[in-house]
Amino acid sequence: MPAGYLGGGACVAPDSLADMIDPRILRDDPDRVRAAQAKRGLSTEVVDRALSADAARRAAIASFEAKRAEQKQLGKQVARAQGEEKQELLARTKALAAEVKQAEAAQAEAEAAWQAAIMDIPNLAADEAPAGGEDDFVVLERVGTPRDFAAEGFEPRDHVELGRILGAIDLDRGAKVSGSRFYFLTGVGAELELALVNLAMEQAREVGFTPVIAPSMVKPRAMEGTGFLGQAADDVYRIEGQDMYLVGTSEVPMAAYHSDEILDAASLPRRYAAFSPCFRKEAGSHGKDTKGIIRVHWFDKVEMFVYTTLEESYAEHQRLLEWEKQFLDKLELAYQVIDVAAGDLGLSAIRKFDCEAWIPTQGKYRELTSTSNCTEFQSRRLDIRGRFEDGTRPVATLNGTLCAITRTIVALLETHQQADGSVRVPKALQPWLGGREVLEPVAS
RNA sequence: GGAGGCGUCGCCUAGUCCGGUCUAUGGCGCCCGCCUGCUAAGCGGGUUUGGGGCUACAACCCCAUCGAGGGUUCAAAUCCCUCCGCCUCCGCCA
Repeated sequence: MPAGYLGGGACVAPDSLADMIDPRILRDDPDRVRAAQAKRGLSTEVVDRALSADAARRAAIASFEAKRAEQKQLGKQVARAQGEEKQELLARTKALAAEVKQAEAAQAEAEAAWQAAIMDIPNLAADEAPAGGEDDFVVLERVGTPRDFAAEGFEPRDHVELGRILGAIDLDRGAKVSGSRFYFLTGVGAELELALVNLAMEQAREVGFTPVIAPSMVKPRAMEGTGFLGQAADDVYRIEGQDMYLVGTSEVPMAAYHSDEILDAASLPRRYAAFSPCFRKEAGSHGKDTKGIIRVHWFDKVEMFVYTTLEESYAEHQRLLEWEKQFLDKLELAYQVIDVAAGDLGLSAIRKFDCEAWIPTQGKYRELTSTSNCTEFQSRRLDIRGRFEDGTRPVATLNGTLCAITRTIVALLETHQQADGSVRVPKALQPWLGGREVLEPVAS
């Protein structure tokens, strides 16, 4: 068992995942997988099915290979033979060819069955992940103190109102032009996005990330490989008649970035900070967060994406969390860090931490960033390996939000607003806003 | 969008017309060893990836892999079809 997170706790995981676990774990230690399945209340039947499929697969492979070797030998004799002898050999090898074809088909079928069986098995959630579903997260820490507007003697405005006063967010025209859950960022709103992107990129670059502008349209392979065409497919925009998708996060293009590649061990960890627009249908969230820009169909985001070793992934996960916190600290926001429960881990993560910022007018913490350790799940699917001294094997992938623009703007405006509707600019952001210390209301 | 060209085991490359001796050529790089005051050169060997067998997860043996997938054939890097990617020229545009 590889080294993992420190701490303890039972775990429960989602019941259907698109990626796949290490086949060797299944073969060498099926009881571990059975235990994991049972722990999360899932049937261990899939484990047995995968095991027998593996046996069938190997038998089929052996059978095919034997036939193929025989055919090869005969083929060589045919090439050398002449006249009558050749005719005789041809007759024999002709019959054999049919058998080879049959064995090959059987092998392909067994292989496919095995693939299907093993993909029914979810990634093994970290033991440390809290048990339960969406509401069973554990608060790891709280940073900063939510502002007490009552004590300050004024009623906080929500970000919609502030955005209007500052001329920063135009929701009416967003709806007119593109529909609900769309917006225009205008004036200081637009500047704020650019400032946040710059601040995020600067921070990332300082600690060695490679800045990336990633494509937000991808082919099915990238979508499948990251598990977004599985149960999350409802939330994904597909381009009509093009067999392409709009990504919901640059995790998708960044995971696919090194697909089918073998990375030199010395080049790990590879850290990328990718900027891209993100598109989400938000199907199934009707009526939720209908006001403002908390939940929108499109937003821009700077995402951290890391390729590293499985052994390093646990520490790297903590580092990603630290960088996320560091960014929120720069913005002087009050937030809490939660350890997401196993049942809410989503696709390929074995553990996930969210940073939730305090939203004054909602009186609660809302998710601003999220970081996941996907171990080797995605890289096995996308065929991303590392070349190590003892051979090649899949690398681990991790992702973490550095700055999701819209929600960050919401937290920023609401947290730093002043009684007159102006908004104080955190010191770290000032250089990127022409040195402005306060965003002033504009006359409309 | 139109017309051509190309895709070979890290990089470059031979082979493709006329299917079998291709168990894929050669060079570069890299690794190991030899030689050697040191270095360089030289010499010998190794160097795709995935899977299976056997096992000490060594050595070894086998199968697949010449952009991907089909087809023809006893036999495909080689012939046919489809797709993907790249390059050049033209058109159009940011």
